[in-house]
Amino acid sequence: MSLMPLSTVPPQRLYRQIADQLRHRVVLGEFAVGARLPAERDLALQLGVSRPSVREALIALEVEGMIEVRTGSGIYVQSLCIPAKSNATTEPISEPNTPADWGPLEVMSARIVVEAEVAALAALNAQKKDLQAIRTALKKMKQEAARDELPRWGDEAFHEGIAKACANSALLDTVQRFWQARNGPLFQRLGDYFEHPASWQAAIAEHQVVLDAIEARDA
Amino acid sequence: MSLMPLSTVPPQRLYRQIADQLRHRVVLGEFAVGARLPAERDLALQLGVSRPSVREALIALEVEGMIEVRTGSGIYVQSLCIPAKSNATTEPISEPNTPADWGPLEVMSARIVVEAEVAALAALNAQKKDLQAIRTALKKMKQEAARDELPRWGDEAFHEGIAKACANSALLDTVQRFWQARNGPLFQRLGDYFEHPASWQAAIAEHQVVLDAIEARDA
DNA sequence: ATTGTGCAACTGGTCTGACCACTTGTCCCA
DNA sequence: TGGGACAAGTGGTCAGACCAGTTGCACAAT
Repeated sequence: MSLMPLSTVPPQRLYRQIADQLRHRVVLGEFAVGARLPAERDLALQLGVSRPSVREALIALEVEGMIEVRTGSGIYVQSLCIPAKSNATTEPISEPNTPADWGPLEVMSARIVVEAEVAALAALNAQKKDLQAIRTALKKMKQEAARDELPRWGDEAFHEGIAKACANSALLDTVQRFWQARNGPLFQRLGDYFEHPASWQAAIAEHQVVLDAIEARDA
Repeated sequence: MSLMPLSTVPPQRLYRQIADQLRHRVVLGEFAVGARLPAERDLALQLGVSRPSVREALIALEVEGMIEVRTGSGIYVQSLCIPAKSNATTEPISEPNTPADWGPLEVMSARIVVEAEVAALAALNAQKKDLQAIRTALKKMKQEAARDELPRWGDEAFHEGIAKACANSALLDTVQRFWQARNGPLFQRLGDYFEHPASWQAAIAEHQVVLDAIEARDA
């Protein structure tokens, strides 16, 4: 099979080249917003690549939010977004309010009151595997902090573990939504201000206290 | 004509399920930052899916910045965590549930712990107009009950008024989501069992106590 | 002629199995 | 002891197949 028009050897993964090319064709107006792209099989034919490669590129574009794939119907252009790094947080479409709309201080305040109760419930209901998960999360957080990294994964895993331990999917989802808010742009800036190694250590110490209390079944 | 949305939600695309599962396994500490994940073929075997599906999931995670794929070497967990979530159009949340999935008893339990705190916050922060809205809601609830109606609107307005009074959009949204869950089918059946005129009167009396406390700024 | 229905083509979703290119670790030989 | 060739393991890509959902159109019933 003849390869698509590339200059030399492909230094990059095929799906990235395909995604880049499709992105350009959309940005340059070949496909309007809302228009349907050619079928996967046709794209593969046009570009001289296999369908799996086209699919991988489409998935990348879908994760980026540039296209929408409708089963049995086709592939549709969602919206223009600045290529590469400068992502696009284009979400003014949600009707009520989304976690992204919450103010950082509001979320902090909400977490304080809710997670205190969640931890209390967890102390009463936690199963063995829940405790193990929480312990692992705290250890992971310590490791991250020890490497001078932002202990974000461990922190999230810790709180998620506690939320799961209280065996209440409504509360679990609520806590997860609070965490989602951290991905908002307002939080990114505040993070630089509030989060530093010293605060991590304080957080870890506090988490340790919480874990001990839960293990002792002390609400 | 009526394209009746079937009660059974069409299953999410495979690559998203796989990506969600892998994301959680990383977040929950199964794989440390910098560690190598199992080979694509092994993952496919573990998860009971084909390699192309695993590859699609890995590409999604790669675009999100969570993993790095090195040709001929393996898949490695990235430490960077600044992936500003570009997809706000397709799926509202990565994996959690919707209010419709919550169990009625779970929601009741969650409301007890959350709304108690919300009321306490409201007592501290309530403005004049908030108090007026809560008073009006309680009056409306009494009127509905007096007509032997289900005092649902007044009840909802009462709780929403309190949530608004604490001036925290995150908590307000959370409480509203709890109320949304009442629209689910499970709740409809339970409602017939739990709600009757006597329980309304008890609820009204309790609400009156809460209102008095808030007006007295007594958390 | 209008309306409703059912079929068939089209489209994405997934699987199987194969082959290639690159990386990495090892083992043998100079 | 050092260096180079080899082999195993891994991701990269491809081909073709089958399934399931969507859509439009032709045909039948009214």
